[in-house]
Amino acid sequence: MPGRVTSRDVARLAGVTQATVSYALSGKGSISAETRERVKAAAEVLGYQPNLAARAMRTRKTGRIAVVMGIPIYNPVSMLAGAGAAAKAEGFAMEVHSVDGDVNERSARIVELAGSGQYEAVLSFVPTSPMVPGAVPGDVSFLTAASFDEQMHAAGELADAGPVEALIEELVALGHRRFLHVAGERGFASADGRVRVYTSTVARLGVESLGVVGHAWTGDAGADAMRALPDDAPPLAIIAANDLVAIGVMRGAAERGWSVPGDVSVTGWDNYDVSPFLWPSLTTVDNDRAGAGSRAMRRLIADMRGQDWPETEESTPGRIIWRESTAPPRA
Amino acid sequence: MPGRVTSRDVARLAGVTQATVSYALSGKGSISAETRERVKAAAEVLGYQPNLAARAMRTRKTGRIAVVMGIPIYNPVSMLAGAGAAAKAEGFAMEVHSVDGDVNERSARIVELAGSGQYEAVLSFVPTSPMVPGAVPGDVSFLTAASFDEQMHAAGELADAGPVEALIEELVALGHRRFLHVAGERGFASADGRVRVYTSTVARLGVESLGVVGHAWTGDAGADAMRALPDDAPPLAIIAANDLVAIGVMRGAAERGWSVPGDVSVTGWDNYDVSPFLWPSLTTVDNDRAGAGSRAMRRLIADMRGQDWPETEESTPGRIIWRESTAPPRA
DNA sequence: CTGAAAGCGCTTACAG
DNA sequence: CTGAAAGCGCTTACAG
Repeated sequence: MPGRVTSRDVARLAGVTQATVSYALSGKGSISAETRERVKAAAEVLGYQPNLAARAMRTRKTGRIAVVMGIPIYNPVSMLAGAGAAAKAEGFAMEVHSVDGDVNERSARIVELAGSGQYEAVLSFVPTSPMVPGAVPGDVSFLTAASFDEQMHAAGELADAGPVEALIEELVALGHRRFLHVAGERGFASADGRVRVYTSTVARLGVESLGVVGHAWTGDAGADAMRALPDDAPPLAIIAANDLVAIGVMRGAAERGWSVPGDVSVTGWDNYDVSPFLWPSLTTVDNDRAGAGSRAMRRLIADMRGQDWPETEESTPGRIIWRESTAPPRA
Repeated sequence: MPGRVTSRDVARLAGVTQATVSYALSGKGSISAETRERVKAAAEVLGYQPNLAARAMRTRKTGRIAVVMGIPIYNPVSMLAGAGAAAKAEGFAMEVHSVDGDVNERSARIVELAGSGQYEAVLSFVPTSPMVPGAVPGDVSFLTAASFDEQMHAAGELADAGPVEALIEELVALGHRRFLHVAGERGFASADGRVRVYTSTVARLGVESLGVVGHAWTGDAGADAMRALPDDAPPLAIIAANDLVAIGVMRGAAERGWSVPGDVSVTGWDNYDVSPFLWPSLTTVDNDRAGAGSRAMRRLIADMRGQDWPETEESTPGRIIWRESTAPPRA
């Protein structure tokens, strides 16, 4: 266990004092070029790495941001990648924590993180209790990205109701008159939002709805929804809560002997990597998760610096990707 | 920005010294019950939270472990969940970092992390250069989990060759005599390992192989492999590098008018959440990723404590899940 | 241009 | 049973 090399060791080797090492390496003080070179060489020789914890204690700036996310059901990486890139661009290191439990447990954990003295800011990708901002230490910035719900399903910004409305309108234009919504789990902002928009849109357009079923983010929910349908349900257009549910729907339809999209049109959400390769390929909604993550991070950093939020670049709502699973109903 | 409350503030309110606060709260010294209660009450009133960075500096124990992972192609969460649970059970907080780049860039980043003074140990889920252990500070434990390759594909422990051999043997038992392997990207331990075992197994069993193609972890690789096949290729059994590739294979087969599993049997790897719901559902290899993550973490912690590795519980190799995509070749 | 000193918030021997 | 003191490794006024 070789003792870790400190700025004192560098100072000794360079024949200067610890303060000079600090100034020379940071480029802050007024240090002669000759001394600076000598210090740098000594640091190089010893393989000196400043202790960030010590620096953090003295400067009270850790240069670190904690990111909190829920237990993800599917790949949330693109959003983290966006946030991480934004943080890095601004000189912050981002660390990811996972939190579980209900909103109160999660909120308590976030307050604990914020108070640990290890972070300058906390960005939450899960919904938090309204008392969190007040409970977070005053010198720690805090922001909840409203774009994601408890399991990293797109919500808020990303769950923009638009796509559901647009999906139904386009399917109606294709000739569909009968719909079914296989929803995600109740209580999730994304699921609830889509249910709301589905309900209002079918009512507004005056088309038939066989109801809202499922209420689970599973393939079984989709398959079961098909099994429960009457034989004369088709022609039918089904809005599934996400691609996994939609794939369950397609399987359930196949079991019933219904063809997709001949008898049943199906749409998903989230554009899984497998979705373009399904047979038929799956119409879905693609969200700019990386963009949302990046935006959230940049807003947080602006807060930290007391700046205004950056120009609100358009938060592109879900973009619909039309594929083979949707078509005009068979005559 | 309310000043953060420190142990000194608690001491003042409780009418004791800072040292007594530390002893009272940690339960370490010999403190009278009455004083302890008074200190605890004061801490409670002030909402005192110890500064972990300061504690870390003094004790030289951060209680934190950095986990490094590659940019994942598919959901790696189950493995992190296993590692995180094991860390938590031993009283460590785990933080996740993502690293990118080639083996040298990754290794440099890991050495940097290990030297940051913020972690007691580093667990890498990506392959690292052999010089990393020597470059890591002596008081930081380091372990590479050999179970995962650069993009979190199961490798090493998880990539156990067994399943490929078992898949082929069982397919031969079903009557298959002609095989094709759509491999993952060259240079990935998991991909290369499966190619090796595929090649040797078809040779050993004396069955025909149409070759090893693809060499990419994409759906297109699977679909393209089908498009390139001669019309008389079926009956054929296809070992795909993972479920995404297999789904591409199934689509490619459908485009050719070949039925699965009637004309073509298909196997994947990783048991995607959608795979049981495909039509036909996909035969695949399911790895105990959470278990592998947990094992790696417990080994690392044993290293940190100078203990022997825990009983090597069986590292269950991939478990084959037979589903509808595999069947005897059509007569 | 460089050195001596203080202090970030904690824990831990050491006195008493 | 509790207090006074040192020190983890760094940075930053302040002298000189």
